[in-house]
Amino acid sequence: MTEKSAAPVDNPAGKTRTAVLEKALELFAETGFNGVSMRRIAQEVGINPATLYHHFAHKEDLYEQVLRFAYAEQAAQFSALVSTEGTPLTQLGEFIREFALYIAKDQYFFRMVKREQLERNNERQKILVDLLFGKQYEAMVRSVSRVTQDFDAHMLVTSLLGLVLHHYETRHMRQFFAQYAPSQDDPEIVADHCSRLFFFGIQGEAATLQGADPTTQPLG
Amino acid sequence: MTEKSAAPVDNPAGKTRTAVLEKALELFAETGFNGVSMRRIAQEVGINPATLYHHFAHKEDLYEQVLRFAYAEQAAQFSALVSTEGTPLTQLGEFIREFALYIAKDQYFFRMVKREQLERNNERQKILVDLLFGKQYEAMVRSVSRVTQDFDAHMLVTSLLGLVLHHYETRHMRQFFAQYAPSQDDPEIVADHCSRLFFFGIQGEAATLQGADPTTQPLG
DNA sequence: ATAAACTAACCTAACGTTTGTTTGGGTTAT
DNA sequence: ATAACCCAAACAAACGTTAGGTTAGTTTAT
Repeated sequence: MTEKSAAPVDNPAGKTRTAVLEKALELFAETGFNGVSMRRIAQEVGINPATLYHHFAHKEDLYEQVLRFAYAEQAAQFSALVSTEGTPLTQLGEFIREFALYIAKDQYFFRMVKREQLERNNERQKILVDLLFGKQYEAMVRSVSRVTQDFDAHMLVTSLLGLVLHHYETRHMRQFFAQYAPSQDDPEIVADHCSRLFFFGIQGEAATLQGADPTTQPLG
Repeated sequence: MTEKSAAPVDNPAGKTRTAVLEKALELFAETGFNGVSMRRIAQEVGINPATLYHHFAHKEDLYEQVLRFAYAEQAAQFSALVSTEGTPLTQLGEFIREFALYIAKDQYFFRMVKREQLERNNERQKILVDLLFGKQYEAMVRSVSRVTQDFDAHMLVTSLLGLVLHHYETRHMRQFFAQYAPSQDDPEIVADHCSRLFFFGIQGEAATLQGADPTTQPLG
């Protein structure tokens, strides 16, 4: 009868649990594991702190479940990034574009991944690879292997991802650089830029125009 | 006379202060701002927690001074990365190599930078740019502008840095990938790989060998 | 059909610990 | 003696977590 607290009552099939995971993902991504308290999470969800311990054993457990929740949420879209149509080259070009669009609209997931990279927890990094990146990565290795044998495929995939990702990761910092222009954050433009660089390099198009000597370098 | 605690006594010209900054840098880089307590820092330095407040106003102040300390420590070596000899092209090649070697041996500095990127604190990111990356970045923009006009110089610099950095940032995660080999962490090999990709792209060398069609792509 | 037992979800209140920080006093060099 | 340096002890607040109780819906026994 007493209509005291916010929103108890109804919980059809883990509604509260999902609400917690969603809000916790947001908060953990924003300020990290130690930057968020259980009380804060409970408060923002609108439940009592003690209730968290009905759904999760402890804070670390909640964090890990948030990771798995976030991974599962992305896994489907993520594996769809590698199309099966077209030549290996068009596949790669399409991937670069899809990838750039994908991470541009992402809010929390990639910040969690980045935090995990920083933390260097082997166990969690393995989860990340097994649950999320493993298949995608192997598909990419196959893709690039079909296009060129002049590079280590593993390194080439790492390079390609870094190429695209760094535009996103430095987004907030780049605004303070002299040559910054907002268009440089446009995922379509980023994708186009990265594609050209990845496929041709700065010499592929430029050398023919300038006749600059690309040698005298320890490149081979 | 009383030889009670660890290492008090002598402190010629901010010796304790420097010791705190060094240890705090290590700890902050390892576990982040919220992952380290003032007590922990004091304990590892071998002083009393209260002493920290003689040298620093509060924790946030300590953290900012750690940042400036870390930046100042790197700024000199960092600006030396852009050599003034050789053609613009050899300059860039040399930079890639020096940069790869540089971040490979770094322990704490780049993790701090990465944490700052995650935190998205505008004020601090500006400090980072002004104190550290600004000049270096502009020099690089000039360098790449001299080599090619087919790319947005700002984006090209971002790409180049991401290209190299990502090999370092994913170092701990990549061990779980199928195609991983320890040689892929060797900075010399990373530098060589990145140089080739940056200068020629995957088609610059490969296309002539395979005759693959690089078109049917929205690259131009 | 209805009462009893069970259960999952949530709460209030508090536990003990750790947090950032302060106070107030002491030591050492100038 | 003045200033810089450092410490032991304590502060209030916030922390993760737990014990115990209330509710409401479901199952079981009669």
